[in-house]
Amino acid sequence: MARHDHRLHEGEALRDAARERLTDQGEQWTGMRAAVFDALASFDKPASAYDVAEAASKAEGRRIAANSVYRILDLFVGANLARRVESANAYVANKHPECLHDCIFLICDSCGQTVHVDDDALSASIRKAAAEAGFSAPRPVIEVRGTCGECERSAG
Amino acid sequence: MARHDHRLHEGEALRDAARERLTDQGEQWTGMRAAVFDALASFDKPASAYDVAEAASKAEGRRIAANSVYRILDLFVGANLARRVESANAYVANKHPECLHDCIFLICDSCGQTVHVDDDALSASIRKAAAEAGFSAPRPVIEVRGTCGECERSAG
DNA sequence: CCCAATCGCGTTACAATATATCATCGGAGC
DNA sequence: GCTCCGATGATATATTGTAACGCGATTGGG
Ligand SMILES: [Zn+2]
Ligand SMILES: [Zn+2]
Ligand SMILES: [Zn+2]
Ligand SMILES: [Zn+2]
Repeated sequence: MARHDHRLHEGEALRDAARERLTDQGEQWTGMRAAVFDALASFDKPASAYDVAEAASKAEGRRIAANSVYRILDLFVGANLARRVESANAYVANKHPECLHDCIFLICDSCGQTVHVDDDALSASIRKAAAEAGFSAPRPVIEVRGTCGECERSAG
Repeated sequence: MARHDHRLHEGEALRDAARERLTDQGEQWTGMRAAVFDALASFDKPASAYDVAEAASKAEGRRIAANSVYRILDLFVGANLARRVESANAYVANKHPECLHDCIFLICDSCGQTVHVDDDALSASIRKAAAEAGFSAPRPVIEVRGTCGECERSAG
């Protein structure tokens, strides 16, 4: 695997990186998609499609149906602009859409904060286990539910 | 970690192992719980709570509400009699309820068949990654979506 | 025996998440 | 203009998951 920059984007830069990635895939970067991406990126923890729909509606000053948000989030996940957190039925913006990782999410059951870890060696061994069982086109889902350090301290 | 037998139970033996495990935990093995366990174990792939409710209803000849099934499945998951497959919103019976593993599920997107793998070394490194990020009481969720060998061959 | 407490379960209602279907709209190509 | 097609709107429906409350059986103390 080639080395890569692994830069994490924020704000405007993240939006630009997402737009570039999506258009590179041959998809359109529409106003609607920009609005959904901004709404998703505005959360600091995984957000449900309905949360995103509400935030986008507020930002746009008009009702945006959850329906449309689902469509766009699916597109984003397919294009690596966003990730789905399966164990939370929620989505997060991908801070480095230009590079592909099997990412690992650590999700705090208490506060919902989610830490994103990339460990290519670890995910490689999971893919290897899948391959040995005859599975092809593997897409690993690696998540850890637990309690974050902050909640652990405050709750005792 | 002590060595253990790692025996996979089936049919009557599985049911007995589940009952023993649950009662060892100080919980009751009621007729209702037995019915739900049997219904769950009758599936050869992950089943939703509603699927289990329907199967149990059929087997018992009376309506069993999904509500009750959820309560019992939660209890089962807590007692290691069953596992939740997060990426499928579904449950599977645990074939060896007496030993604790962070299990890995390989789920075929085409046919739904699910393979269960235990790799203690692999899960240990995931727990380690979580611990390094300050997470406590980690409960790993390791699933791989893909295509099983059989579907791969038949679909080309 | 009577009472209070607990537990398992029934029942109903409801909330949250996700998909299906068809209409509409606007741009690209002809 | 006309047609095709992708994006979105609108509505309905399906699926998954919780909340709230009550009932009956069991248990343990008086
Ligand atoms: Zn990277
Ligand atoms: Zn926390
Ligand atoms: Zn074992
Ligand atoms: Zn398959």
